[in-house]
Amino acid sequence: MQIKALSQRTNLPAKTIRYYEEIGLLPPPKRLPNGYRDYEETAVPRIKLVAGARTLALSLDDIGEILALRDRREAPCRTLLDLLAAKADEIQRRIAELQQLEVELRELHALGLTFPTDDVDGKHCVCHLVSERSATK
Amino acid sequence: MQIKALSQRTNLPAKTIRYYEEIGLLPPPKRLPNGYRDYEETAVPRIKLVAGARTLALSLDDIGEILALRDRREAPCRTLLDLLAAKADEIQRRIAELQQLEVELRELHALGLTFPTDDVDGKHCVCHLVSERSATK
DNA sequence: GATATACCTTCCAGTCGCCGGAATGTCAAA
DNA sequence: TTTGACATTCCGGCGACTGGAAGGTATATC
Repeated sequence: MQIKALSQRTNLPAKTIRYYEEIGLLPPPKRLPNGYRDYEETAVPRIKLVAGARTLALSLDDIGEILALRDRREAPCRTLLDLLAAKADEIQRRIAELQQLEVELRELHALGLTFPTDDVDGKHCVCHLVSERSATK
Repeated sequence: MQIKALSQRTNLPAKTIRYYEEIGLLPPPKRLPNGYRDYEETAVPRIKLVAGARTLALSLDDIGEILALRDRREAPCRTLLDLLAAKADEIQRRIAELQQLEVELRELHALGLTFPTDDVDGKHCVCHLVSERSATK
């Protein structure tokens, strides 16, 4: 199977597949006489695992750890579950940050609307609202 | 004022200040006879504006636009307000994505807990839950 | 005078997960 | 024979920095 076929079956760009190989997530495949990569069937589930984990926002490093366990015939389930939980917590924290940020943006926007919009550098320029943040935070 | 003093007054690392200069956000300051950067007072509010805008997750490109308007003595308030609103919307979308992702992570984790954790490659390995995502999504 | 320290300078490389493009090679069909 | 669709490697860029190397400078202390 050439890279294009693998790309279509896994829904990942060929570029990405080569990249995964480069960083060691995928073993270098055999080569055809002309130098083209020639993949075996086993490459498909491996890439699907990577792609599936990526949709869960796991890092390639984390995914590498999972794959390494499997390659050593050790069960990665425990590790994977831990990663999922840790990632969920991380996402939760990130959401809280973003929610806070959104509130600040909306408030600042509302406040800014009460200011003249032709002020270049006066105290009632929105810029001042923004500048002062760095002093107070 | 040397870079360290400016760094302390703006609460930004000296590295970052040099970087902002490099990408054109800050004008190159005068130099002392020994080659050290020598900043004027005006550098302080400028950097504070940048830092304040960064805390609002505006990109350096966006900030550059604001600064460019000010440098041309045009009022950047309108543009800044628009940016704040656009950013708030963007953050809102991002939050929705992350919330969805968190739900999926929690669900997958809960489901995975019902699986044996010593399965290397069977159908009841958590990996399969993850792999199949790429096929369905 | 020697040394320690706390600054400063420039430049290079790395982060993360790719993507775009150049230059080149290979193969099958019209 | 020429076109088109594949393939290869390598380089550079994205964003917003950060770390570190290798070196220069200014001040204080011994």
